[in-house]
Amino acid sequence: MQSSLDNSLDPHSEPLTLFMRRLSSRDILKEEEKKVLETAPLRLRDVTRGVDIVSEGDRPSESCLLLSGVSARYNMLPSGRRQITAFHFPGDFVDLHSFVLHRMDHGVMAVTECGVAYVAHSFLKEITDHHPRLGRILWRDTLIDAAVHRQWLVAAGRRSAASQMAHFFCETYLRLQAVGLAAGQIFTFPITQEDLGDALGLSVVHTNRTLKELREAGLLIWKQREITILNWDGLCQAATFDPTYLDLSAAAP
Amino acid sequence: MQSSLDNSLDPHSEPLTLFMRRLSSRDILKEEEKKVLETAPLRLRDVTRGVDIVSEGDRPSESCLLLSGVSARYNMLPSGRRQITAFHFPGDFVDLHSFVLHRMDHGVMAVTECGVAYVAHSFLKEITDHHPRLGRILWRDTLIDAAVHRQWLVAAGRRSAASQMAHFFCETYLRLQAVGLAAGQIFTFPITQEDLGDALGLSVVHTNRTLKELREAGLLIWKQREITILNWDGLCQAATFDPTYLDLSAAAP
DNA sequence: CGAGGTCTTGAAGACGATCAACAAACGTGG
DNA sequence: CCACGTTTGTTGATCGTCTTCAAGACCTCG
Repeated sequence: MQSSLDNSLDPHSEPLTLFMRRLSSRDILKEEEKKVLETAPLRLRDVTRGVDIVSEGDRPSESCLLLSGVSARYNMLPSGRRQITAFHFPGDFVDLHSFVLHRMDHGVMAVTECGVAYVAHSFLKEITDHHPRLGRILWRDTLIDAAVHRQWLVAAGRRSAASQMAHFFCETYLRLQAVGLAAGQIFTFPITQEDLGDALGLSVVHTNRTLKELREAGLLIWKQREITILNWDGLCQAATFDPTYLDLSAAAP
Repeated sequence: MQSSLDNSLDPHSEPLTLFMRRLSSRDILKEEEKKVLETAPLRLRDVTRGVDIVSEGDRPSESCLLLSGVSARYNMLPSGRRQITAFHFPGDFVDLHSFVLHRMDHGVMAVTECGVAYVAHSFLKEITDHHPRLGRILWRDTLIDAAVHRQWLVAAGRRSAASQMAHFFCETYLRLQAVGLAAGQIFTFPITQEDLGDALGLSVVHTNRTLKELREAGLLIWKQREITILNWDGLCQAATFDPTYLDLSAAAP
């Protein structure tokens, strides 16, 4: 069943659907390349909330594709403080970079209950050896992550808390939309304010107050793990958001 | 004694020397691969201090290797504030990512007078098509950048200014050492405090005070564009520095 | 229905920003 | 080589954003 861009899709039905949909939002995937990807042997697993999917120090021999749920890359400091450097949503590779790097310098944890699929590095080596263009598409995927890191850095370093948070929501909305996980202006966002604070580099208290600020400015509502964007233009303006870095315009090299 | 930035090496003598030295600090480059890299047609250019090497919005058809000088990736916010997301030193590709991404979401400027060499994307395509392993080595190179971004993010979000700055100096020292640009505990660092502040997300004034703090703690001295590390262990401790992310241990996939 | 996790608000304090002024270093032309 | 203007570095004083500590309300799920 070739599923189209509806969001009534159950990610578990076809593990690679969301991943390929995401790649397709940036590059046209050739039929041949889709076929190759679909031959990937997958090892499926469910991960309990709060548990590491990959741990700092690991030297994985497979990379992990998120099928459902939300996960976070994070670093712990000796002081006990935590910084989240990325969230992952269904269709994201959480550690594709471990294919070319030697050692995990950070962990990835399940922020909610997660369904994941492991892909052996040997398989990735296979396809990048024989399908260089597909290799570059995967490469690009990891570089979008890097571009997102840069934007977070800009936000952390030079934006006010409110602007930073607004920027985060703009980005998150577009990312979810790209894989069909945002219905209209609404998307599920099943994380705690503490998680969000650890991503923005803010205390929980200030996260809460900043959120209140956005809410009282009529920009969005966050209730029961669901976010509704009330004023997209206003949110973009508060964030001075420019989506270029997400590279969501399809074009093939 | 001459103000010797380099260890008897003139980067201009052989443009790719430092670059290959850096790759070799992580992977053994096969003779064949070195040969291939050496066939790269290079377009050389000097860039005046303060001028963009690549500009935001560009769609480059070549990537740029830094031969001498220091450059910085940066984003400007509409407010006029600037955030530097990376510094580049001789031997670094400043925009290898533009090979697989469509559009520059940030600029790269010459922080000092820079000598650069442009490599056509068509050449990169050529070598990644025919030398997949070399392709992965380049891929890795871009992912180390990403790992550095993550560490900056951790530092910006969850470290004190002093610890963040100490971390920056630890990283910079190791990076320069890896290409032989640090003689003992000394390296040239021809950057203004304003640049450093823009990288750390601090004001110039606070950058100055934080620097003073490190100096008065006996950790390092920065005088006349030259940094001397007086107490490496102390610096690492202040930074709680773990070099894993620089992936400087040689091993081949 | 109760208990732990999560959210919310208040109050006090710290860290870093901003404003302002001056000193030192640099570089350019005489 | 010196004179002079400009850039960069340094320090003090004040202000604001965000942190920390504390306590109570609200969920959610066993």
